[in-house]
Amino acid sequence: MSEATMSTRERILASAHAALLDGNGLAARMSDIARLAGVSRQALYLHFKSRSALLIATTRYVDEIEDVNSRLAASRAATSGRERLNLFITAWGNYIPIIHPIARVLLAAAETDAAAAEAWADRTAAVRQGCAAAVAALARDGDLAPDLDERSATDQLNVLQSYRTWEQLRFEAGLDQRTYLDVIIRMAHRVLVRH
Amino acid sequence: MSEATMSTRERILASAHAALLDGNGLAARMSDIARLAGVSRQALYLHFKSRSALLIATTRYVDEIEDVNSRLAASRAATSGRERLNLFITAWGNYIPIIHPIARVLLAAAETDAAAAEAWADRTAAVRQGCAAAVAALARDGDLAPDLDERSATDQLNVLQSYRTWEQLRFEAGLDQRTYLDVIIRMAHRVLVRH
DNA sequence: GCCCAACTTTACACAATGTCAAGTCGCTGA
DNA sequence: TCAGCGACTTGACATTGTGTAAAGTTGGGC
Repeated sequence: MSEATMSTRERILASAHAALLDGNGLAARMSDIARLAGVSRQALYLHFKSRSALLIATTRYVDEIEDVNSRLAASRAATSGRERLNLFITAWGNYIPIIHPIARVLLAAAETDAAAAEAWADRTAAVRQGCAAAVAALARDGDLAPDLDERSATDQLNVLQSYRTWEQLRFEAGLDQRTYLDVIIRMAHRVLVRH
Repeated sequence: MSEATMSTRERILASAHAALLDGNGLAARMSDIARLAGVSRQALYLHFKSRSALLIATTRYVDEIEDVNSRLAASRAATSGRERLNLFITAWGNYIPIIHPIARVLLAAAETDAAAAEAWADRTAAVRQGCAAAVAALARDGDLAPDLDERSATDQLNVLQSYRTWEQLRFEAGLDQRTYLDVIIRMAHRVLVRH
Protein backbone atom coordinates (compact mmCIF):
# COMPACT_ATOMS: atom_id res chain seq x y z
CA MET A 1 0.00 0.00 0.00
CA SER A 2 1.62 3.24 -1.13
CA GLU A 3 1.59 6.22 1.13
CA ALA A 4 -0.72 8.10 -1.24
CA THR A 5 -3.43 5.46 -1.26
CA MET A 6 -3.40 4.81 2.46
CA SER A 7 -6.35 6.02 4.44
CA THR A 8 -5.62 8.59 7.10
CA ARG A 9 -6.17 5.99 9.76
CA GLU A 10 -3.59 3.73 8.19
CA ARG A 11 -1.10 6.54 7.79
CA ILE A 12 -1.51 7.33 11.47
CA LEU A 13 -0.91 3.71 12.43
CA ALA A 14 2.10 3.43 10.16
CA SER A 15 3.50 6.66 11.60
CA ALA A 16 2.88 5.51 15.16
CA HIS A 17 4.77 2.34 14.30
CA ALA A 18 7.63 4.31 12.83
CA ALA A 19 7.71 6.69 15.79
CA LEU A 20 7.87 3.80 18.25
CA LEU A 21 10.58 2.04 16.25
CA ASP A 22 12.91 4.96 16.18
CA GLY A 23 15.24 5.86 19.04
CA ASN A 24 13.33 6.53 22.18
CA GLY A 25 9.86 5.37 21.18
CA LEU A 26 8.67 5.70 24.73
CA ALA A 27 8.91 9.45 24.38
CA ALA A 28 6.80 9.55 21.19
CA ARG A 29 4.11 12.15 21.69
CA MET A 30 0.82 12.49 19.92
CA SER A 31 2.15 15.57 18.16
CA ASP A 32 5.22 13.67 16.92
CA ILE A 33 3.07 10.95 15.43
CA ALA A 34 0.76 13.53 13.85
CA ARG A 35 3.70 15.32 12.27
CA LEU A 36 5.05 12.05 10.88
CA ALA A 37 1.66 11.17 9.44
CA GLY A 38 1.26 14.63 7.96
CA VAL A 39 -2.00 15.31 9.75
CA SER A 40 -2.99 17.58 12.59
CA ARG A 41 -2.73 16.40 16.15
CA GLN A 42 -6.50 16.58 16.41
CA ALA A 43 -6.96 14.17 13.53
CA LEU A 44 -5.46 11.50 15.79
CA TYR A 45 -8.27 12.03 18.26
CA LEU A 46 -10.84 11.69 15.47
CA HIS A 47 -9.58 8.17 14.85
CA PHE A 48 -8.43 7.08 18.30
CA LYS A 49 -10.02 7.98 21.56
CA SER A 50 -6.72 8.40 23.41
CA ARG A 51 -3.00 7.80 23.20
CA SER A 52 -3.51 4.47 24.84
CA ALA A 53 -6.16 3.46 22.26
CA LEU A 54 -3.72 4.40 19.51
CA LEU A 55 -1.00 2.25 21.07
CA ILE A 56 -3.34 -0.71 21.30
CA ALA A 57 -4.41 -0.29 17.66
CA THR A 58 -0.77 0.05 16.60
CA THR A 59 0.08 -3.23 18.28
CA ARG A 60 -2.72 -4.99 16.41
CA TYR A 61 -1.63 -3.29 13.21
CA VAL A 62 1.91 -4.59 13.52
CA ASP A 63 0.64 -8.07 14.41
CA GLU A 64 -1.29 -7.93 11.18
CA ILE A 65 1.37 -6.67 8.81
CA GLU A 66 3.94 -9.02 10.34
CA ASP A 67 1.44 -11.86 10.28
CA VAL A 68 2.06 -13.15 13.75
CA ASN A 69 -0.61 -15.80 13.34
CA SER A 70 0.99 -17.71 10.51
CA ARG A 71 4.38 -17.41 12.18
CA LEU A 72 3.04 -19.22 15.21
CA ALA A 73 0.93 -21.62 13.16
CA ALA A 74 4.13 -23.23 11.85
CA SER A 75 4.83 -24.85 15.19
CA ARG A 76 1.47 -26.61 15.17
CA ALA A 77 2.63 -28.73 12.25
CA ALA A 78 5.30 -30.43 14.37
CA THR A 79 5.01 -34.16 14.80
CA SER A 80 6.76 -34.66 18.15
CA GLY A 81 6.34 -32.67 21.35
CA ARG A 82 10.03 -31.84 21.51
CA GLU A 83 9.98 -30.55 17.96
CA ARG A 84 6.91 -28.48 18.69
CA LEU A 85 8.62 -26.97 21.71
CA ASN A 86 11.61 -25.96 19.61
CA LEU A 87 9.49 -24.56 16.80
CA PHE A 88 7.28 -22.60 19.16
CA ILE A 89 10.18 -21.10 21.06
CA THR A 90 11.87 -20.17 17.80
CA ALA A 91 8.75 -18.69 16.20
CA TRP A 92 7.76 -16.59 19.21
CA GLY A 93 11.34 -15.78 20.11
CA ASN A 94 11.89 -14.39 16.62
CA TYR A 95 8.70 -12.36 16.77
CA ILE A 96 9.55 -10.65 20.06
CA PRO A 97 12.19 -8.35 18.51
CA ILE A 98 9.64 -7.21 15.94
CA ILE A 99 6.88 -6.37 18.35
CA HIS A 100 9.24 -5.28 21.12
CA PRO A 101 9.43 -1.53 20.42
CA ILE A 102 5.64 -1.27 20.43
CA ALA A 103 5.00 -3.73 23.23
CA ARG A 104 7.42 -1.80 25.39
CA VAL A 105 5.39 1.35 25.16
CA LEU A 106 2.08 -0.48 25.50
CA LEU A 107 3.38 -2.12 28.64
CA ALA A 108 4.46 1.22 30.04
CA ALA A 109 0.99 2.60 29.33
CA ALA A 110 -0.54 -0.47 30.98
CA GLU A 111 0.93 0.67 34.30
CA THR A 112 -1.60 3.47 34.49
CA ASP A 113 -4.22 2.71 31.84
CA ALA A 114 -6.74 -0.09 32.37
CA ALA A 115 -7.53 -0.57 28.67
CA ALA A 116 -3.85 -0.93 27.83
CA ALA A 117 -3.46 -3.39 30.69
CA GLU A 118 -6.29 -5.47 29.28
CA ALA A 119 -4.85 -5.38 25.77
CA TRP A 120 -1.56 -6.54 27.22
CA ALA A 121 -3.24 -9.32 29.17
CA ASP A 122 -4.87 -10.52 25.92
CA ARG A 123 -1.50 -10.83 24.25
CA THR A 124 0.08 -12.71 27.11
CA ALA A 125 -2.90 -15.04 27.29
CA ALA A 126 -2.40 -15.88 23.61
CA VAL A 127 1.27 -16.70 24.16
CA ARG A 128 0.37 -18.77 27.20
CA GLN A 129 -1.97 -20.85 25.04
CA GLY A 130 0.91 -21.59 22.72
CA CYS A 131 3.01 -22.64 25.71
CA ALA A 132 0.19 -24.83 26.99
CA ALA A 133 -0.12 -26.51 23.59
CA ALA A 134 3.60 -27.25 23.45
CA VAL A 135 3.49 -28.67 26.97
CA ALA A 136 0.46 -30.80 26.08
CA ALA A 137 2.32 -32.17 23.05
CA LEU A 138 5.27 -33.08 25.27
CA ALA A 139 2.96 -34.78 27.76
CA ARG A 140 1.27 -36.75 24.97
CA ASP A 141 4.67 -38.13 23.97
CA GLY A 142 5.43 -39.00 27.59
CA ASP A 143 8.32 -36.55 27.46
CA LEU A 144 7.16 -34.17 30.16
CA ALA A 145 9.23 -34.31 33.35
CA PRO A 146 7.30 -36.57 35.71
CA ASP A 147 7.35 -34.17 38.65
CA LEU A 148 5.50 -31.51 36.62
CA ASP A 149 1.80 -31.11 36.02
CA GLU A 150 0.85 -29.37 32.76
CA ARG A 151 -0.31 -26.22 34.48
CA SER A 152 2.97 -25.64 36.29
CA ALA A 153 4.98 -26.66 33.23
CA THR A 154 3.07 -24.04 31.23
CA ASP A 155 3.86 -21.37 33.83
CA GLN A 156 7.52 -22.23 33.64
CA LEU A 157 7.71 -22.26 29.87
CA ASN A 158 5.74 -19.05 29.76
CA VAL A 159 8.23 -17.29 31.99
CA LEU A 160 11.13 -18.45 29.81
CA GLN A 161 9.30 -17.19 26.73
CA SER A 162 8.30 -13.90 28.19
CA TYR A 163 9.02 -10.55 26.71
CA ARG A 164 10.80 -9.52 29.94
CA THR A 165 13.12 -12.51 29.83
CA TRP A 166 14.01 -11.66 26.26
CA GLU A 167 14.65 -8.07 27.24
CA GLN A 168 16.90 -9.03 30.10
CA LEU A 169 18.96 -11.57 28.17
CA ARG A 170 19.30 -9.41 25.07
CA PHE A 171 19.96 -6.04 26.69
CA GLU A 172 21.19 -6.63 30.23
CA ALA A 173 23.15 -9.81 29.57
CA GLY A 174 24.06 -8.67 26.06
CA LEU A 175 23.28 -11.88 24.19
CA ASP A 176 22.63 -11.75 20.47
CA GLN A 177 19.35 -13.09 19.13
CA ARG A 178 20.78 -16.45 18.05
CA THR A 179 22.37 -17.03 21.45
CA TYR A 180 19.18 -15.96 23.18
CA LEU A 181 17.26 -18.63 21.29
CA ASP A 182 19.88 -21.27 22.07
CA VAL A 183 19.79 -20.40 25.76
CA ILE A 184 16.01 -20.48 26.02
CA ILE A 185 15.73 -23.73 24.12
CA ARG A 186 18.33 -25.27 26.39
CA MET A 187 16.60 -23.99 29.52
CA ALA A 188 13.18 -25.12 28.33
CA HIS A 189 14.45 -28.61 27.58
CA ARG A 190 16.20 -29.01 30.90
CA VAL A 191 13.23 -27.63 32.82
CA LEU A 192 10.43 -29.44 31.02
CA VAL A 193 11.70 -32.57 29.35
CA ARG A 194 12.07 -35.89 31.19
CA HIS A 195 15.64 -37.12 31.33
CA MET B 1 12.69 5.81 65.77
CA SER B 2 9.44 7.49 66.78
CA GLU B 3 7.74 9.83 64.37
CA ALA B 4 8.43 12.80 66.64
CA THR B 5 12.19 12.30 66.74
CA MET B 6 12.62 11.58 63.05
CA SER B 7 14.30 14.24 60.99
CA THR B 8 12.25 15.77 58.19
CA ARG B 9 14.28 13.88 55.66
CA GLU B 10 13.52 10.60 57.39
CA ARG B 11 9.84 11.39 57.68
CA ILE B 12 9.75 12.10 53.95
CA LEU B 13 11.46 8.81 53.17
CA ALA B 14 9.16 6.88 55.49
CA SER B 15 6.14 8.58 53.93
CA ALA B 16 7.35 7.88 50.44
CA HIS B 17 7.74 4.25 51.45
CA ALA B 18 4.23 4.19 52.87
CA ALA B 19 2.80 5.92 49.80
CA LEU B 20 4.43 3.39 47.48
CA LEU B 21 3.27 0.47 49.59
CA ASP B 22 -0.33 1.42 49.57
CA GLY B 23 -2.69 0.56 46.73
CA ASN B 24 -1.51 2.14 43.54
CA GLY B 25 1.94 3.32 44.52
CA LEU B 26 2.77 4.13 40.95
CA ALA B 27 0.35 7.03 41.12
CA ALA B 28 1.94 8.49 44.27
CA ARG B 29 2.57 12.16 43.59
CA MET B 30 4.98 14.49 45.32
CA SER B 31 2.04 16.25 46.95
CA ASP B 32 0.68 12.94 48.34
CA ILE B 33 4.00 12.12 49.93
CA ALA B 34 4.30 15.64 51.34
CA ARG B 35 0.84 15.40 52.89
CA LEU B 36 1.67 12.02 54.44
CA ALA B 37 4.90 13.40 55.88
CA GLY B 38 3.14 16.48 57.19
CA VAL B 39 5.37 18.89 55.30
CA SER B 40 4.88 21.18 52.35
CA ARG B 41 5.42 19.90 48.84
CA GLN B 42 8.35 22.26 48.51
CA ALA B 43 10.09 20.74 51.51
CA LEU B 44 10.51 17.62 49.40
CA TYR B 45 12.51 19.60 46.88
CA LEU B 46 14.71 20.97 49.64
CA HIS B 47 15.78 17.41 50.45
CA PHE B 48 15.58 15.71 47.05
CA LYS B 49 16.36 17.25 43.72
CA SER B 50 13.49 15.54 41.91
CA ARG B 51 10.86 12.84 42.20
CA SER B 52 13.27 10.41 40.71
CA ALA B 53 15.96 11.27 43.28
CA LEU B 54 13.41 10.72 46.03
CA LEU B 55 12.53 7.30 44.61
CA ILE B 56 16.17 6.31 44.48
CA ALA B 57 16.73 7.45 48.07
CA THR B 58 13.59 5.61 49.17
CA THR B 59 14.88 2.39 47.67
CA ARG B 60 18.14 2.72 49.55
CA TYR B 61 16.21 3.59 52.71
CA VAL B 62 14.14 0.42 52.51
CA ASP B 63 17.23 -1.65 51.75
CA GLU B 64 18.67 -0.26 54.93
CA ILE B 65 15.74 -0.71 57.29
CA GLU B 66 15.10 -4.20 55.91
CA ASP B 67 18.80 -4.98 56.07
CA VAL B 68 19.13 -6.53 52.67
CA ASN B 69 22.86 -7.06 53.16
CA SER B 70 22.65 -9.41 56.09
CA ARG B 71 19.79 -11.27 54.44
CA LEU B 72 21.99 -12.05 51.47
CA ALA B 73 25.08 -12.63 53.60
CA ALA B 74 23.44 -15.76 55.04
CA SER B 75 23.90 -17.62 51.77
CA ARG B 76 27.64 -17.01 51.83
CA ALA B 77 27.92 -19.28 54.86
CA ALA B 78 26.84 -22.33 52.84
CA THR B 79 29.32 -25.17 52.57
CA SER B 80 28.26 -26.75 49.28
CA GLY B 81 27.45 -25.05 45.99
CA ARG B 82 24.00 -26.60 45.87
CA GLU B 83 23.21 -25.36 49.34
CA ARG B 84 24.46 -21.93 48.48
CA LEU B 85 22.24 -21.86 45.42
CA ASN B 86 19.20 -22.74 47.53
CA LEU B 87 20.02 -20.22 50.23
CA PHE B 88 20.67 -17.45 47.76
CA ILE B 89 17.46 -18.08 45.84
CA THR B 90 15.51 -18.17 49.08
CA ALA B 91 17.10 -15.06 50.55
CA TRP B 92 16.69 -12.94 47.46
CA GLY B 93 13.33 -14.45 46.57
CA ASN B 94 12.01 -13.51 49.99
CA TYR B 95 13.37 -10.00 49.71
CA ILE B 96 11.71 -9.28 46.35
CA PRO B 97 8.21 -8.95 47.85
CA ILE B 98 9.54 -6.39 50.32
CA ILE B 99 11.29 -4.20 47.83
CA HIS B 100 8.79 -4.83 45.04
CA PRO B 101 6.40 -1.91 45.58
CA ILE B 102 9.28 0.55 45.52
CA ALA B 103 11.29 -1.16 42.82
CA ARG B 104 8.24 -1.16 40.59
CA VAL B 105 8.00 2.61 40.67
CA LEU B 106 11.74 3.08 40.34
CA LEU B 107 11.71 0.85 37.30
CA ALA B 108 8.87 2.83 35.77
CA ALA B 109 10.83 6.03 36.37
CA ALA B 110 13.90 4.41 34.81
CA GLU B 111 12.09 4.31 31.47
CA THR B 112 12.45 8.06 31.12
CA ASP B 113 14.99 9.12 33.76
CA ALA B 114 18.67 8.35 33.32
CA ALA B 115 19.55 8.60 37.03
CA ALA B 116 16.79 6.16 37.94
CA ALA B 117 17.98 3.82 35.21
CA GLU B 118 21.48 3.91 36.66
CA ALA B 119 20.21 3.27 40.18
CA TRP B 120 18.28 0.31 38.84
CA ALA B 121 21.32 -0.99 37.00
CA ASP B 122 23.30 -0.83 40.26
CA ARG B 123 20.75 -3.01 42.01
CA THR B 124 20.65 -5.59 39.24
CA ALA B 125 24.43 -5.67 39.13
CA ALA B 126 24.47 -6.48 42.85
CA VAL B 127 22.03 -9.36 42.39
CA ARG B 128 24.03 -10.61 39.44
CA GLN B 129 27.11 -10.77 41.66
CA GLY B 130 25.21 -12.99 44.04
CA CYS B 131 24.22 -15.21 41.14
CA ALA B 132 27.80 -15.35 39.92
CA ALA B 133 29.00 -16.35 43.38
CA ALA B 134 26.46 -19.16 43.61
CA VAL B 135 27.45 -20.38 40.15
CA ALA B 136 31.14 -20.25 41.09
CA ALA B 137 30.42 -22.33 44.20
CA LEU B 138 28.64 -24.90 42.07
CA ALA B 139 31.53 -24.99 39.63
CA ARG B 140 34.02 -25.43 42.47
CA ASP B 141 32.10 -28.53 43.58
CA GLY B 142 32.07 -29.84 40.01
CA ASP B 143 28.28 -29.60 40.09
CA LEU B 144 27.84 -27.11 37.26
CA ALA B 145 26.31 -28.61 34.12
CA PRO B 146 29.24 -29.39 31.84
CA ASP B 147 27.79 -27.63 28.80
CA LEU B 148 27.69 -24.30 30.67
CA ASP B 149 30.38 -21.73 31.20
CA GLU B 150 30.07 -19.64 34.35
CA ARG B 151 29.15 -16.50 32.50
CA SER B 152 26.19 -18.07 30.71
CA ALA B 153 25.13 -19.94 33.84
CA THR B 154 25.07 -16.64 35.70
CA ASP B 155 22.88 -15.08 33.00
CA GLN B 156 20.46 -17.95 33.28
CA LEU B 157 20.27 -17.92 37.05
CA ASN B 158 19.94 -14.16 36.99
CA VAL B 159 16.92 -14.34 34.73
CA LEU B 160 15.25 -16.89 36.98
CA GLN B 161 15.94 -14.66 39.99
CA SER B 162 14.78 -11.50 38.36
CA TYR B 163 12.18 -9.19 39.71
CA ARG B 164 10.17 -9.57 36.45
CA THR B 165 10.11 -13.34 36.74
CA TRP B 166 8.84 -13.05 40.29
CA GLU B 167 6.18 -10.59 39.15
CA GLN B 168 5.01 -12.85 36.37
CA LEU B 169 4.84 -16.00 38.44
CA ARG B 170 3.23 -14.35 41.45
CA PHE B 171 0.71 -12.13 39.69
CA GLU B 172 0.13 -13.50 36.19
CA ALA B 173 0.44 -17.17 37.03
CA GLY B 174 -1.03 -16.65 40.49
CA LEU B 175 1.52 -18.66 42.49
CA ASP B 176 1.90 -17.99 46.20
CA GLN B 177 5.31 -17.05 47.54
CA ARG B 178 6.14 -20.54 48.80
CA THR B 179 5.26 -22.11 45.45
CA TYR B 180 7.21 -19.42 43.62
CA LEU B 181 10.33 -20.34 45.61
CA ASP B 182 9.81 -24.04 44.97
CA VAL B 183 9.41 -23.45 41.26
CA ILE B 184 12.51 -21.27 40.94
CA ILE B 185 14.64 -23.63 42.98
CA ARG B 186 13.50 -26.51 40.82
CA MET B 187 14.19 -24.58 37.60
CA ALA B 188 17.58 -23.40 38.81
CA HIS B 189 18.64 -26.91 39.72
CA ARG B 190 17.51 -28.42 36.44
CA VAL B 191 19.11 -25.63 34.43
CA LEU B 192 22.40 -25.33 36.27
CA VAL B 193 23.25 -28.52 38.08
CA ARG B 194 24.97 -31.47 36.38
CA HIS B 195 22.84 -34.59 36.40
C1' DG C 1 17.51 40.51 71.08
C1' DC C 2 19.46 38.94 66.70
C1' DC C 3 20.36 35.84 63.26
C1' DC C 4 20.24 31.65 60.70
C1' DA C 5 18.50 27.52 58.97
C1' DA C 6 14.61 24.99 57.99
C1' DC C 7 10.35 25.20 56.46
C1' DT C 8 5.92 27.46 54.50
C1' DT C 9 3.21 30.07 51.27
C1' DT C 10 2.07 31.69 46.99
C1' DA C 11 2.86 32.15 42.34
C1' DC C 12 4.37 30.71 38.13
C1' DA C 13 6.67 28.21 33.93
C1' DC C 14 6.32 24.10 31.32
C1' DA C 15 4.96 19.83 29.00
C1' DA C 16 1.69 16.69 27.58
C1' DT C 17 -3.03 14.90 27.13
C1' DG C 18 -7.47 15.66 25.95
C1' DT C 19 -11.76 18.74 24.74
C1' DC C 20 -14.29 22.18 22.16
C1' DA C 21 -16.03 24.97 18.53
C1' DA C 22 -15.60 27.21 14.35
C1' DG C 23 -13.58 27.12 9.83
C1' DT C 24 -11.93 24.97 5.23
C1' DC C 25 -12.16 22.06 1.36
C1' DG C 26 -13.27 18.70 -1.94
C1' DC C 27 -16.65 15.41 -3.44
C1' DT C 28 -21.30 13.80 -4.37
C1' DG C 29 -25.95 13.76 -5.55
C1' DA C 30 -30.26 16.24 -6.71
C1' DT D 1 -24.12 23.91 -10.45
C1' DC D 2 -24.39 24.29 -5.97
C1' DA D 3 -25.95 22.71 -1.24
C1' DG D 4 -24.55 19.83 1.94
C1' DC D 5 -21.76 16.50 4.17
C1' DG D 6 -17.74 14.25 5.94
C1' DA D 7 -13.02 14.58 6.91
C1' DC D 8 -9.73 17.30 8.40
C1' DT D 9 -7.58 21.84 10.26
C1' DT D 10 -6.98 25.71 13.32
C1' DG D 11 -6.61 27.78 17.51
C1' DA D 12 -8.04 28.19 22.12
C1' DC D 13 -8.56 26.21 26.42
C1' DA D 14 -8.91 22.92 30.71
C1' DT D 15 -6.31 19.79 33.41
C1' DT D 16 -2.67 17.53 35.84
C1' DG D 17 1.72 16.96 37.56
C1' DT D 18 6.71 18.40 37.90
C1' DG D 19 9.87 21.66 39.01
C1' DT D 20 11.47 26.74 40.07
C1' DA D 21 11.41 31.17 42.37
C1' DA D 22 10.99 34.42 45.94
C1' DA D 23 9.30 36.33 49.98
C1' DG D 24 7.51 35.28 54.62
C1' DT D 25 7.50 32.67 59.27
C1' DT D 26 9.37 30.50 63.22
C1' DG D 27 12.12 28.48 66.74
C1' DG D 28 16.69 27.73 68.76
C1' DG D 29 21.43 29.02 69.72
C1' DC D 30 24.66 32.62 70.68
